[in-house]
Amino acid sequence: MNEKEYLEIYDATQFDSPLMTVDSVLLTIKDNQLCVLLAKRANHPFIGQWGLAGGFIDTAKDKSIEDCAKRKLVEKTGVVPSYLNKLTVQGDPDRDPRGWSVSVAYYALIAHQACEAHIEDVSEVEWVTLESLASTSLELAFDHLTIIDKALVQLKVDASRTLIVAHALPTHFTLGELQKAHEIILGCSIEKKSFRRRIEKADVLEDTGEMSKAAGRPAKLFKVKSELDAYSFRCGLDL
Amino acid sequence: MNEKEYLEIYDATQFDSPLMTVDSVLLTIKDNQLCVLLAKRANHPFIGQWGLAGGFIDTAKDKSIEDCAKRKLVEKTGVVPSYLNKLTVQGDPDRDPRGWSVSVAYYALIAHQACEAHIEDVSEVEWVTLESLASTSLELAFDHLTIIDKALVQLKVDASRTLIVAHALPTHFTLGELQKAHEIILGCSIEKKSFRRRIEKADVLEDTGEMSKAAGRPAKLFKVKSELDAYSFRCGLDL
DNA sequence: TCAATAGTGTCTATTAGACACTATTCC
DNA sequence: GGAATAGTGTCTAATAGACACTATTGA
Repeated sequence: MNEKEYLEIYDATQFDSPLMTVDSVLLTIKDNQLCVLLAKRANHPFIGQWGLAGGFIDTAKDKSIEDCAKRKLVEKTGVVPSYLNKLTVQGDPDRDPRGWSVSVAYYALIAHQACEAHIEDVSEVEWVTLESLASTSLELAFDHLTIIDKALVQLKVDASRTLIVAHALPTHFTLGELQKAHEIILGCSIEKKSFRRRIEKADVLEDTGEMSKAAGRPAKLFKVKSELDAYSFRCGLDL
Repeated sequence: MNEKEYLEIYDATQFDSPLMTVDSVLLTIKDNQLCVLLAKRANHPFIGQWGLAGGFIDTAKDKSIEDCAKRKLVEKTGVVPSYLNKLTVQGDPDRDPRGWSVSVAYYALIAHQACEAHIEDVSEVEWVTLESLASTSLELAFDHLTIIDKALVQLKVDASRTLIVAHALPTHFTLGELQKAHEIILGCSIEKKSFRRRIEKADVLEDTGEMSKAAGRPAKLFKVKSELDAYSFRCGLDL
């Protein structure tokens, strides 16, 4: 039998394969708090419980796994997030009552202002602060709480090595706002001068020429350069 | 309809879901060269071509995705690798001629001595140097070459921030051997004193009390402590 | 003795943190 | 002027790289 003949008689449904979903942890900074986007499940299983934005790959529409993640996020928020990255994959026989199941998880950042209108329209989608998620005993669908925990760990790592946190802010932001966002995510205060030195060295922010208008002295407004996503502060051995 | 009723009538086969495979990039240092384990495919598609160790999840045997990766590696090498970690997931409609397919990829390290006997027994499994893989136009099955490239990038990152490279060496090794392994992987020479300072600070190696017997002054033989896998050199902001 | 490799001592340049200082706005 | 926040200057301690040095083996 050659490959062509093999492919003609190949029937995927005859093999017992795991279910596969794509789930995204969309995070933002809102009212000086880190928040995650949760959706109330409209279908079984875990109907009526809160869970991550996600679902099955549509083999007709999706051209990649990331496409699927984006499609699901657009359904919930109306927009493609400014930052989206692979987070993890987890799978076992018990995480889904329907059987052996795999979740490919992404984590994403966005300015909450970018999707405020859409989220207010849709009653079953909400920003939930991580503080309240940790303190209340809100039961999430599947192992979505585990996935959120992994996203928080990854976000902390990224916040201390890169400037991607900027994606959780509006397009124009001050260095003070960016520093505050890092402090919220890392859970500790950062020395102002050190922070600004790092930003200057990274050279991934662009001065918009505009100024903020808040209490105190106006601050320069910056926006991210496209190089930002690829930038990482020097770590480990010098190469 | 309640959840129980839903689950009773649920039939996964009625939905069009992607194929899913688990593939591992097993790396080692052999004869001062970085090598990857390749297997000659015994089945369609890409029959007779070389590819990564991998295959489908067995929903009856595997209790996790990592279990599946280990099972496939044990088939090829006879042993569970000393280091195994998630690498990436990639999926699209075209990477497999059978249809929309997802590969969950792991990367793994082992001392080649640990599986030498088994590999010599099995004719269709071989260590291939990355040098020869890059220079010859050996066509690998699926997008396995892309996955190997990602593993190499990840390995370089890890080699410069952690000491997991020790897992690619025999259980007992000298600091000189470990440094040489890092130099091979990173493709540059490392300053001896800096390297040793880092190792001392990390405190993840244990002096075995034994000494090496090679040319020149004998060197202390070390082995990894269990803390090694979790250790990372300080990077980014101090927390 | 020398070749070879292991292992150490120490100078220097860079850098993160600390913190005080100046600058600019609104009231 | 004072409160508030933006932004800078500069000292210090820690550290990575550089490199010369000593140590221990076998031939």
